[in-house]
Amino acid sequence: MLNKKVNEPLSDDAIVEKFNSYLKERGKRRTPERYEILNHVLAFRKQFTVDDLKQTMDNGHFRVSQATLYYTMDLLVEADILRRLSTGTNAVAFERVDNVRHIHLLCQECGKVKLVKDQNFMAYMNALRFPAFTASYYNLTVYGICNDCARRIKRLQREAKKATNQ
Amino acid sequence: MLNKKVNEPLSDDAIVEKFNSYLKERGKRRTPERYEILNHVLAFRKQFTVDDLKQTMDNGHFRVSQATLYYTMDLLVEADILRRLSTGTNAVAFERVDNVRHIHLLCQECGKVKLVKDQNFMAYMNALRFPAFTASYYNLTVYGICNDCARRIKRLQREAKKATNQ
DNA sequence: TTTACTGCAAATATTTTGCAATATC
DNA sequence: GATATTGCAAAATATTTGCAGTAAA
Repeated sequence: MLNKKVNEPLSDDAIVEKFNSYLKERGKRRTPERYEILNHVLAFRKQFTVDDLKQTMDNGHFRVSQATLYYTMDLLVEADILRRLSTGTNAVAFERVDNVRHIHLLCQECGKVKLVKDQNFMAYMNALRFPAFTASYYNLTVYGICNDCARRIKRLQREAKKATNQ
Repeated sequence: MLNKKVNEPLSDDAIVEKFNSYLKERGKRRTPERYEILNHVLAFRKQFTVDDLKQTMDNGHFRVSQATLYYTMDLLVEADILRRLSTGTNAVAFERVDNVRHIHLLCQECGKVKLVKDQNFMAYMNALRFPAFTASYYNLTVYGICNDCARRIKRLQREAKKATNQ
């Protein structure tokens, strides 16, 4: 059964509180690094890589070691705040778990991801059950091409044809 | 608009032919390595990594260099035969483009992926349209836990509790 | 014969790990 | 004070690249 909470995205504050509880319950320490990382993570609207995160933290003048970043990502995944995924590049990407409420439109040309909502789809997924499997989240990624890239490619093709004819 | 062909998975032979045409059209060479790689690729029912592929090829006693493997994966993706994706680990995974006809059930404990069919979902997706975006494929991954793992975890918890009480 | 392709080895990129110093509880 | 956590640097893993030899067209 899909967890009800998935369908009600938490506020940033609630997520911080969730992390708080997670750390307490497991006897893990609540260090400034962890909360600073979480703050920066929550500022991302879309998926991001560890490298993206590192850069925004450096810009914010809060230096954290690579090792800590990676370790904290594990915690955030385990705490059910982030989910690991990928855009098909080398680096693993992360996104907030509650992004599942959106359909991901991934342009295969420019790599950009657009998030769109579809209430019918959400309702459909919430009702869906599977044999011998308990679902908690889902991710629907649609691969294709965005209009900007489609236009650009058409233009390039026209120009290439022109050049050949001359 | 979702490409009609997506809904009619090609036979292995047809895919080889598709690769053939792709290579010819682009003036690329039809080398034994490329066809041998494609044959091994088609033997995978589910997603696989370059490393998986390398191992099965080594087992099949057909040695291909790493560089060639990676390069050929690019070709197969470009030829619209494979799609890049990820199970959330470091290595990029690939799967046949026509696997989109299935819902992916990914167990977050053991990492295994089960493919299930859902005709309603397929019909729904085929009708779906997006603003400023032309879709060609989609991937629905459901994250959760398979019954085997769920049972194993419950058992471990019971045993842990017992041990504490004693 | 031309040049795309392959394999090798080295270079990059990404992530993980061992360990000493530090900070939380 | 005990020990989980951090940062550093090195190791491990994954992927890309330069180049010389080979083979497809």
